[in-house]
Amino acid sequence: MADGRTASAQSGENLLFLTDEQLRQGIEAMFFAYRGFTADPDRILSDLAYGRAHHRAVHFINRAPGTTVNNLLNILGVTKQSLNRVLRTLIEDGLVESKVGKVDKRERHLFLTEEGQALEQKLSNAQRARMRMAFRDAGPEAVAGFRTVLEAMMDGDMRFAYTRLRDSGT
Amino acid sequence: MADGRTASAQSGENLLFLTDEQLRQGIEAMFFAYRGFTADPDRILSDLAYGRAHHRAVHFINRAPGTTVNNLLNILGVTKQSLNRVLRTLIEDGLVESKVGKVDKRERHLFLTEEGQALEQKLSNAQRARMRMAFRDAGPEAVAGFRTVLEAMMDGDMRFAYTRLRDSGT
DNA sequence: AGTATATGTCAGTGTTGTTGACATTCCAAG
DNA sequence: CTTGGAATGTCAACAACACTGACATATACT
Repeated sequence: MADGRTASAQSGENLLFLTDEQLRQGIEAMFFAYRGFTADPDRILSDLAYGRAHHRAVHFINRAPGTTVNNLLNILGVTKQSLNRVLRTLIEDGLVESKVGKVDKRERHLFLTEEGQALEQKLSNAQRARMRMAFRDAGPEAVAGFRTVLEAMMDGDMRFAYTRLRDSGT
Repeated sequence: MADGRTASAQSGENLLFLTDEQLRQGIEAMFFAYRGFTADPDRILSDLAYGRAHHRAVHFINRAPGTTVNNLLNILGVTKQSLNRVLRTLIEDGLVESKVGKVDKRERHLFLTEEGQALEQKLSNAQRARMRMAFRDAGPEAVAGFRTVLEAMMDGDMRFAYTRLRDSGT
């Protein structure tokens, strides 16, 4: 470890990609790339009175219309108080509609209004444009690797939420 | 676009990996993976009086010892007021040392103390452990693709900062 | 001497997250 | 039918971290 390599020259396989130096580069790549990942939506949101939390809520409500507050809570991984503040403003501003559940009237099912869908489109178009450019530049094999590593980096709960969403694809 | 595909069956090449559905999955993968990426350091930091901003500062000071405040500002992409608040507590707590520059006495060069290095190790060991596991599970080809896509996702300034750090590797 | 740069600091504000406490509504088990 | 618990919403307080704007200081460059 003092030489900056935790694993190398083992079992005939080349494990140089697991050196501390390679891991550090991966960590810094994640840090810088995430900034790029959020930069475009952040720019749009700063003009409005919204932030990243509003973007996330709108994204996942659009992704799974009619989802309950509790479900959204699990996906976003925040407290209900934090989510509630965001949802309240979105509902007040007419971007999100909250409908009382039919089978269980305690539950509130969340939907985007037309105005909410318009904002979601605006935000996700910007984010997709950057992702599309990155994917195109990198090519399909790199994209497959990208996805594989990201999935391996998730916590169990997150991976479950992710795959559940992924496999319910349109 | 109404069918969820912006590009497909073009120029003899298979561009199915650029559909809106694939891009959406990439976006959600980034979101969930970044949570996993920061989860372990966040747990450690929550016990101390520090947050993610302190982690970032300590990381990059360790990465480039003697760096100036201005340089760190560019790397982190925050305001000097925000960084100064973090640096002040780290210096007060004896984790970071600030030395007046020799050639330019306006500049302050930043170094980690032994205590600061200990915290950096603790944090980066946790983060590297997860990254190592993800890399090992995914394999070298996937890791290469992961890096390629992340680099393509960065803004120009960030990519410059990233490659400059990367190419100054130990 | 005058301008520009690097840094630090103070005051105010906004978004997002946290805990803790409490009310309401409603399903379900006893 | 009553009671316990689950789902949701609300209020209050607080902390972390970002922002803007203004200003001070020391130093460097021209």
